Amino acid sequence: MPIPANYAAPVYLSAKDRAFQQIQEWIIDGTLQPGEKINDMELAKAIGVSRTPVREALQMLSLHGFVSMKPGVATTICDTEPGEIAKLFPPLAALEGVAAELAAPVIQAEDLVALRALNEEFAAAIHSGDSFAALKVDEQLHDRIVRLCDNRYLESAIAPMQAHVRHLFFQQAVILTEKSIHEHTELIEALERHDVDEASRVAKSNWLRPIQEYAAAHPEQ
Amino acid sequence: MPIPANYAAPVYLSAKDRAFQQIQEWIIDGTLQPGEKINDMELAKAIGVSRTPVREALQMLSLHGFVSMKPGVATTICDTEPGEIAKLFPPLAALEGVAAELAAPVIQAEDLVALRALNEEFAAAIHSGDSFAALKVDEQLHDRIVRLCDNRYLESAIAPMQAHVRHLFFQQAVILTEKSIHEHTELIEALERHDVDEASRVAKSNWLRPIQEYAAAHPEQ
DNA sequence: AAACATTTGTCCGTATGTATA
DNA sequence: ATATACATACGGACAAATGTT
Repeated sequence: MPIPANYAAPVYLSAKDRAFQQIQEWIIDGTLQPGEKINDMELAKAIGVSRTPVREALQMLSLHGFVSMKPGVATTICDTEPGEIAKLFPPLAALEGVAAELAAPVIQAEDLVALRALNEEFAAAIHSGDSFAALKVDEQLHDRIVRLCDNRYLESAIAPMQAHVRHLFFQQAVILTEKSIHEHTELIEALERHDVDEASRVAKSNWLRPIQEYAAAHPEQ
Repeated sequence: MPIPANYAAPVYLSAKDRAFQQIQEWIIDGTLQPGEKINDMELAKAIGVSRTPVREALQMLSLHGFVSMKPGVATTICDTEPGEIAKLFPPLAALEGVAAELAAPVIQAEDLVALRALNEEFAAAIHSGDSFAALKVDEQLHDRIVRLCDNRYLESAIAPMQAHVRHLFFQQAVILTEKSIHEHTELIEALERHDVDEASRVAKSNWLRPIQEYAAAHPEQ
């Protein structure tokens, strides 16, 4: 029997991982609101697992800054005002800058092809007004660059920050615009030239620009 | 009854936190060797808690890259060759650079006093050849700057990396030298002048220099 | 002030899954 | 290939701690 080319092996997730992904998704998309108190037994029933994996998932989310666990008191969803982009984006920009620096010398032709294809997808999503699709593709594009670095420290620092970006997106604090398409193009071209400094500069500004734009749109804060 | 001024409230740790700190310490100082298989029941007995908090602690350590958990197979201490500094330090340098940038505009006189005192301590430790004491003070100094930023994303990204620095130190891959004293002085002076760019530059080079030194001392890798 | 109710933290027994013989 | 042995993952019950009535 011929095996379909794009067959994705069904990934069997442990109960803990299912709980983690589901709860994180619920936090990010606003199903679980900031400040909301969490009842682990309730969540366990909703997800269809016991308290243990839910508890474990909550501890991970706590480490990533999505929930706050006060021993013996309560577990709550962390408050996240949209203004948080000013806190989140500088460290993220720095790390993405490093990623670009590390990727520039080692990038291969096939990576460039893939990045260009992703940027096409990204542009299409922006132009069709599907900003959620744009967000997901944007994440894939940056993630592809990060994985070129083969650096677990970088990856594990960026991953939770990316999740927070998605959270802020659902709070309408992050808006992806036309400008990002051009920035991606610039970044890809710098990577193609193995231009370390320029790649780093563009990657950083791609993440720092939204801070200015948000500040300009919300001068009261 | 007069309450002693420097009375430190005895911090009651949960079993999980005790387990986490103890196991991390054992990994860092080499009591638990890279590659070693972990038996949670054994650890639980040694620490004096049950398997659950040990399991939870191991999951956190897994998130931080200290242990590797293969579901249903084994939990092992991550292999960490000394050459890892070349992986760890670039992202850490970038984050410490951001920390310096964010701290420079908001730093207060009392912070500068504290930082100078810490650098004195650091110098004393270096000169007396107590490199372990130097490491601990170095950590405090950088941590003080990071906390000025009031940025949880930055803090939670840097914390596990700092733990890895200590791990590499115990593997004799990180050596603190006289040069660091001067770099700290430069950094403190830049912070005092609220010179964002210079503070960032010095902070980064303080972390990037050891990579060069390690590479020079181990040309075979 | 004391007892209560709720929620979290901990324990340990069992089942599932993997790697071996 | 099947069976066996092992370690981990999960579940549910208990205990401790907090805040409240």
